[in-house]
Amino acid sequence: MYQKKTPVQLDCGLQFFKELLNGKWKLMLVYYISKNLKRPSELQRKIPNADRRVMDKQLQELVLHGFLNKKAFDTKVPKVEYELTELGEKLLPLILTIEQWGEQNRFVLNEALEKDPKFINVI
Amino acid sequence: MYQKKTPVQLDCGLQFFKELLNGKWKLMLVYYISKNLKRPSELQRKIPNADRRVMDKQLQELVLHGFLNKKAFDTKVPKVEYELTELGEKLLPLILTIEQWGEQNRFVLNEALEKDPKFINVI
DNA sequence: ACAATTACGCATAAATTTATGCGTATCTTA
DNA sequence: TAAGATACGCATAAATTTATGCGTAATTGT
Repeated sequence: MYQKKTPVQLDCGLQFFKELLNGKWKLMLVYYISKNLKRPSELQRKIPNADRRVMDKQLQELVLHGFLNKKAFDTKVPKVEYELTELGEKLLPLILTIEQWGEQNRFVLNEALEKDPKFINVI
Repeated sequence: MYQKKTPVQLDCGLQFFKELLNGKWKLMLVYYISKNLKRPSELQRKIPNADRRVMDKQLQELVLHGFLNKKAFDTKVPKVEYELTELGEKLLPLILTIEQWGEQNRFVLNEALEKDPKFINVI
């Protein structure tokens, strides 16, 4: 398994967020789970661009870090559901704030991206 | 210069945040600049763990993306100051929310990190 | 029977971000 | 006049995160 090599700094609250929620789909996963899309397959359909294996690893980390609970039902056809923990719930205000910020400034932010040559051909 | 290869998805507001503010020190930089630490050397002293060249690139990107303005004074000893743009100001509520979340949950978040074998030896 | 669905995971490659070695230049202070 | 501060930047290495190839298993629908 992969091991971090660079020391982590946690003097500032912002850094916890970075260390724990940096994953490409993590905030979106928590968001959709809070909207009652609990099963991996549902999340998969909702976020088709997220590769299953990547999404999976991020869900695992969210569980490990205590933002989600995973319930595995031992039914004939395997069934899994995720739900927010208390810590996960506390994340929602952040997610909503960020989401709203993004939507409210969509136009300007899009221009910002377009100014950046790094993004040509990928937007 | 580096060019992105993987297409960017922008259906959701969260993704703008990710694309534009993912840098290791970006939020912290905006935060401290809002606190009136405007000069590179001041920021450097405030965040000694951030390498100058890394911090520099992140400042450049924040300027390019329209979160900061850079004022270069043509004095004998070179002098530079950054200030928040309107777009940068709009970031502050997010940053404060995230920062507070981190501080208020510091204990639990720290435990979360310690549960993760990936972090042993680096916290 | 055969395709589709549900779920999980290892190993490795590719992409992306951070870190560092090495340099430039001007001016102030001891 | 040497050390220290101010600021900037290229090239390359290292670290970290994402993406993908290849597989396993059980059950349902056609």
